Amino acid sequence: MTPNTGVAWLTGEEDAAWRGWIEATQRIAAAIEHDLRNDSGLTFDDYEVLVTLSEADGRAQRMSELAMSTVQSASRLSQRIDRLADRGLVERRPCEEDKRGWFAVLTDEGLASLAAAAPGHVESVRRNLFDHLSPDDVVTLAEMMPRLASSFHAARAHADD
Amino acid sequence: MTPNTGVAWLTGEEDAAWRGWIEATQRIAAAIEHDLRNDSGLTFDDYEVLVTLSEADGRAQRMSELAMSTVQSASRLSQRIDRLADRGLVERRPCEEDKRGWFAVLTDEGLASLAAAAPGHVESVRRNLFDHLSPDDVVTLAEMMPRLASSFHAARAHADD
DNA sequence: GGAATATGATTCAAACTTGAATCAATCTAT
DNA sequence: ATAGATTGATTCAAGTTTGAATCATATTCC
Repeated sequence: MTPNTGVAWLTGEEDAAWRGWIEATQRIAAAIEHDLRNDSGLTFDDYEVLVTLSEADGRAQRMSELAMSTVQSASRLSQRIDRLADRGLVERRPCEEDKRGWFAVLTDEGLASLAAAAPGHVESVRRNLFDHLSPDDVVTLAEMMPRLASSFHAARAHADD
Repeated sequence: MTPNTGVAWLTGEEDAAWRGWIEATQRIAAAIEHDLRNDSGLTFDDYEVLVTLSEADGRAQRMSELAMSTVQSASRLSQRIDRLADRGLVERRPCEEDKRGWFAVLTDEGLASLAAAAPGHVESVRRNLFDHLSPDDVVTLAEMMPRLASSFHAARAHADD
């Protein structure tokens, strides 16, 4: 695993960080997703869509914006909204300002589903993540993770450099 | 997002850490997966299977063990091994000690694919993750992430407490 | 030693994701 | 104004993941 290719290979510390990252992020995501599905019938991506809409102005957001904030492709979001709409948790509303555009809108029923799912989900996030972190760890992550996420926002801005 | 349900809701710091965690882990995983698929035709899960086998005794591992070390369900691994075997990158070998069991074995061709993919993949991991971390951050993650991952190993051991 | 149970692995159908193709509306530059 | 390019969103087919069901072999315990 350390061939001579001219690439700057990972150091021992980086390798430990990276392998730990992979395993921790995968196991935590899987455990939380599993809990959420069983307790509420929502996938984690469903939940994120509902939370994002619940916090948006008028409980509505344009499809393209929603796809960016929930980190999924336009196609994936479009089909997810199809399914959530079939279940009555969201609705589509055309955009008057730009006739190509659509809003996804959280319904009362969608908000109720979110409210019903939230306590169990928070408990699961605690049990799977925060119960294993010290207060200092939390401070560290609250600075580091948004910083890592924002590197992608910056990248997008000068994509054509 | 902070209803009165008797649940210990997330503090401001925890909320920032959790939202950052979600976005950073998703974006980093998506970017690295995308790079790997384009550069090598392997998915990230394919790559993990090949790396794990390359480091195993005799380049072989039992299906159940491989499923655990690569964090995927038995069914998902079985179908992944089908596809990797179709492409000649792994083989199945029956287990003599336990006639129910099977080994997945990395082929020479599989090892060659892994070696071809590795430099580009490492570069992608650097660009998407380590380039945005200080040496201290790396030390922190190298301790924290394996600790979080290991909480699941412990959980498994006293699953029947 | 044989019935009951547990384990290792695969198969199946339904649900989901992917990326390319499509389609309509808007912007740009003549 | 209008051709050409771009943008917002959906659709389509192929590939992937899910969890339950299945099947064969092993283990347990009377």
